[in-house]
Amino acid sequence: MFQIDAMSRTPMYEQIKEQLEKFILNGTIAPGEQIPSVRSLSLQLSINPNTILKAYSELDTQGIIYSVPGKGYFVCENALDIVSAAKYDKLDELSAVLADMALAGIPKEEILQRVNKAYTKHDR
Amino acid sequence: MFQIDAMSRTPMYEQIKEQLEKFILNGTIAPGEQIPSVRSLSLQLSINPNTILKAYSELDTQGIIYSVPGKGYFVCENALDIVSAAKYDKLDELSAVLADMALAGIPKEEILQRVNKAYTKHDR
DNA sequence: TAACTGTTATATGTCTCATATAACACCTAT
DNA sequence: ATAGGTGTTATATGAGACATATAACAGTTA
Repeated sequence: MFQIDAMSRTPMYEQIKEQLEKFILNGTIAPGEQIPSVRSLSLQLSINPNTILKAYSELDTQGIIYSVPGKGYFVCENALDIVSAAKYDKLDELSAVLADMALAGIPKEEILQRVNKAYTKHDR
Repeated sequence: MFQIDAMSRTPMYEQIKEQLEKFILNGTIAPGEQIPSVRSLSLQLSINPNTILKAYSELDTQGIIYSVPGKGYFVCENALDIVSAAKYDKLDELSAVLADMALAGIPKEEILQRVNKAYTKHDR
């Protein structure tokens, strides 16, 4: 399920967060469902438990998952809304990137093609 | 001219690289022109010379600027092409971001608006 | 010669990321 | 009640990136 690249420039705990958020968005994990325990995911990925815990703790703080001591971690009911809202917050970053690309002379058509491609993958 | 945010998560030397590339793209600095010396920029920004040198060295390796010992650093003649090409390489990243936003339910119209905005700022 | 320029080198400090390890408390099924 | 899973907290350690401090050497130019 999870796949971590230890050589990546983005920290492992960030990769875990991103992947879990993606699983929530695409329905791989539903609200209320339990996610892999700190120790089991630690073993599965050959990663230190503290690294998993760091990812889970931050997701907990964001209100995306919650912990039940002795039982495990579960996806919050409103997790989808929170993750979506976080993506909205990145729109300004997107605008900055687009401005850069426009300045670099990348054709608008090239961008529009990519937008269309991204938005046709779910219309079915 | 240059403005560095020491508190930013992106390293100072990266910020310098990005800003210089932007200055080249928008014509603030033309090919063949001399850029601030390592020491002068170091003083101006209150940053260690080695940090400036790291940024310049990497831009040198990329073929965007070149050094003349005893004289200074200058912008390469084909700098514009190289910087543009680098932006093209980031198109796949853009596609990934767009896919994320589509998955998060951000309306396509919202994206298209931003694309249009980015591409109308230079059509005059 | 003086005052710039790039170049190279070493040492130091700080922070983030990740690991190693341990201990404690809670829950649940046997 | 015990065993084995769970979360929780804590400390120590190591590696690497980033930035600083400092120095010395060489080339260019007025």
